[in-house]
Amino acid sequence: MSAVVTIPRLYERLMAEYGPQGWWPLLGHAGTNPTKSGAVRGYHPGDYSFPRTDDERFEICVGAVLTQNTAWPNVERALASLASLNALTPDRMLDLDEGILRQAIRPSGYFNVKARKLRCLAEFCAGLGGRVPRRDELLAVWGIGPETADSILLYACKQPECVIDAYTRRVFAHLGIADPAASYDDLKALCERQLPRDVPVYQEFHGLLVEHAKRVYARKPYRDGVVRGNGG
DNA sequence: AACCAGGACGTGA
DNA sequence: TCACGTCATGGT
Repeated sequence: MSAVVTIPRLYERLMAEYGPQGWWPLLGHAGTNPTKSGAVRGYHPGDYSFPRTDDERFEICVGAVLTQNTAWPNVERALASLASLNALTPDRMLDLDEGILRQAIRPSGYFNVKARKLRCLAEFCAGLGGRVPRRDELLAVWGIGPETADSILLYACKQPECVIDAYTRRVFAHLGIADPAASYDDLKALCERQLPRDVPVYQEFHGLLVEHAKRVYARKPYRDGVVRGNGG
């Protein structure tokens, strides 16, 4: 079914409005983007050369797990804590005492399950030997679902996989682009069919949707059924 | 002071 | 398949 706003037009509009978002944020790039909503830093707008090292790739994978149903500032604390323990490599993370790991990631919430997830992730990454994982391999890892897998593929591995999240659903629903009840895979296929198959485009699209949703749909006026602002 | 955040898993129908 | 409970800290 045709929507009033197509996905490519939405992309162009958001890009014109907000500019490059520079996802995925990395520790070590604090202060690069003071214009973003919220106090979070670590983004690198316009620079698509990241990640540059195995450590940065693994940091993104860890962040993708830690941010599950969790606000990013909390994830940053956990990542910084892991970094101070020098635990942001698969081997070093596996060497960590389980209790230490749990305490380190505590600020990100769900620390018991996430500690287990991180161990599974680290074990998987250690066994990859630098190879780019397939999506089905990632999905087979305990703790990695569709969104986390696609985040890892798109941002850590630079594979052309669209990421769908709660914000994506909200924006699509309110613009009449898609039924919010549609399955993850259907929405993903829709995006990948309509956008040019380009990694930076997929990366920006996701970042832009989150930024837009945070500004426009995040609270009450939206929840009460009134779309605030001109966003539409 | 509720409400919710860049989900995934286990379970029961 | 699909709805629902669970996991938990910190910001607003």
